Amino acid sequence: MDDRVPRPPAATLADVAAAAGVGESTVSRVLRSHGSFSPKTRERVMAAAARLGYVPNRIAGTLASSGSKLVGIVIPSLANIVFPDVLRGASQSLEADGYQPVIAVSEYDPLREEQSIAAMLAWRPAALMVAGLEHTAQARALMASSGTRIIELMDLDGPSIHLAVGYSNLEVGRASARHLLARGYRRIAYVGHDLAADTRAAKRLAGFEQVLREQGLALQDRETVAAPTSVEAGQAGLERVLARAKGVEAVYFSNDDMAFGGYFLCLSRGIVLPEKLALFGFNGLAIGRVLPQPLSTIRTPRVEIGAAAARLAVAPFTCDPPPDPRLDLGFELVPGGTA
Amino acid sequence: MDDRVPRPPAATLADVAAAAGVGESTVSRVLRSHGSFSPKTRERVMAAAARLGYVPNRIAGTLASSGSKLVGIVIPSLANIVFPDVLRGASQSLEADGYQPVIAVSEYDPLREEQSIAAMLAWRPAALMVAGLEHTAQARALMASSGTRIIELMDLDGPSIHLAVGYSNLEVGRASARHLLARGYRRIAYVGHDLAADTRAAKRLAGFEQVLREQGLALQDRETVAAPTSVEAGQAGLERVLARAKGVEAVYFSNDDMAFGGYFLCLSRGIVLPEKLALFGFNGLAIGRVLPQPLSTIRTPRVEIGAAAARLAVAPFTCDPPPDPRLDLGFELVPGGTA
DNA sequence: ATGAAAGCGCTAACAG
DNA sequence: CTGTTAGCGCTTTCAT
Repeated sequence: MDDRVPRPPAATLADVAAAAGVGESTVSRVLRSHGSFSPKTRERVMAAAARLGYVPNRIAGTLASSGSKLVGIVIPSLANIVFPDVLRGASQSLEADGYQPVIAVSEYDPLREEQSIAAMLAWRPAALMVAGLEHTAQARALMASSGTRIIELMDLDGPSIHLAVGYSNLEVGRASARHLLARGYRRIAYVGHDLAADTRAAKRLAGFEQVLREQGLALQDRETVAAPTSVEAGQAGLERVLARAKGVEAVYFSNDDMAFGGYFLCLSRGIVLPEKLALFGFNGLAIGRVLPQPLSTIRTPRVEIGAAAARLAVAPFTCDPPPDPRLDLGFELVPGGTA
Repeated sequence: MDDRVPRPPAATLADVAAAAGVGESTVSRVLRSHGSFSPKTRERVMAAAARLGYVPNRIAGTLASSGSKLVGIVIPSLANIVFPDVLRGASQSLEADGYQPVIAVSEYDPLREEQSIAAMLAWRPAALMVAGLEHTAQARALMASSGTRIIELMDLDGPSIHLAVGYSNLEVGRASARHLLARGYRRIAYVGHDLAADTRAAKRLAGFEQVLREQGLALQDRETVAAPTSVEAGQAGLERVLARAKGVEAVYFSNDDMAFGGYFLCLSRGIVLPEKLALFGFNGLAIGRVLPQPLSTIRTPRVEIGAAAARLAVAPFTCDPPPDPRLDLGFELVPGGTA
């Protein structure tokens, strides 16, 4: 913290070259192990670099080579473990290739997403990962014309700009409904969070209702809490459904967090699961597996999605017709014990 | 994905200048609303920029102005919600100031942390946030001599390089012990995850044992699962303690995730909380509050820590003696119902 | 195997 | 208020 003595400017590649008594381009070659140089020269350069505490300036490097090692990641939320999982997969895979993730969080706001995308693009990233397929027209235009590889995550139900990695939320909803129906539940309610912005949750619900309709059924009740997803919201939502709708046999939640809220409400009230009430979630979070009755849910390969996206982000496209623009990593229904 | 037609190179500031019929510096001034220009000129520049779909190149801008709007954030894990919370606070606050977070995850490996720090520094970030006060000697040297503002997070028990924001883990441990003692528990066990790398968990335990010792007591049993923190690990850990140590009255867990594992084990086995066994965690996660018996724990201001760190990261230091290098955001003991 | 020199796209004086 | 001119620190031809 002693800034009183103005610190000498950081060593540059030119300083290293001078100290090693070689040209700048030689230092550049040695430091990137690219091109040819004698072992002897290598020694001297490395020694000089170490001596000066040289840290290469990637900003300058990127500008000169017009090829950044930054990958932009725009996600809607960090409020539950879902996107951190995706981030984890991506960052792990990216790091292995010498890339760095730059992140932005849109809080499920399309406008903020658009601004984040614009901001990311200004860093000329090697690729841009963004959650979902729905974006403002402006954002789509920006991405489509940017020349940057765009990878859309966690949704396959719709057209993608370049590449999409994830699963079908519509199919998730359909599978969930089929499971509940197969278990004999007919009077089913839905408890979800604010759907306006979370288009993926909306698609799951759409798929769910589709299957019900196909069987001549309909949702018994439907509670949409005007708040972001949370255990509290799930609890409050179920509370309202129980107070209102009589004879509900099963509840489909917008995701596991919401379902946990419902689960603990049942526990507190002594509502026996799944006999008196069945619960079904989405995501397959770890905690659901250690509950006295494991939560019935659908597990998604979040870390794998992040990792796959990272691979696509840095992979050179060798083939002229690009690889299949859709990478379906699927999902797994976990029967559990609550439905 | 149609790359067959080689896309024209992205418009540059020079292109905009030419299109608007003004000089480059004028465009630069207008685009950054910095310096003076006539409203008329402004119009023409904005129009030209919009027409060309101009996206400024921050890489070039940074190199020219030697002031990056990137902030590096190096965290140990994304496996639970703790660091995503910090990230959320930081990204929110950073974004408001036009900064972008670049993240790296060390997986609690000091060497990977060191490499991540070096990689981040190469982007010449405005500031670097890093979790904890313990780093390799090399990493410390890198940070100390980088000329970059360093902000260490989530720990105040030890010397910081520049600034530290968080709370005292030692005090957290002490407060936890005092609480359990005050409630009359004497035969106390500890269930934790792999402590070798998680120095903050180790400090909490040290503080906890300190207080026990002051009362002439000692831990009744101590189970350290050789795995990262998780609900499963917490469950397995408590299982072993129960199988081994008889008469344990209370268990102190390394964190809430671990405690949840224990909680649900008790639920499954019909162990009445807190009469037959008391549980105490750390972090104050949301889920703990909706449990039939809210988890007794200590809540930490994670989002606030991220936000405060972001503010320090971008704040110009006006004062010569820098502000207090330690920002203690404290913690709050949540009595709950399990201890 | 190595060096010289020309940029990469922008910002920051400095003139006008 | 606006244009000209140097760089920022590196990579990349292109010679040698």
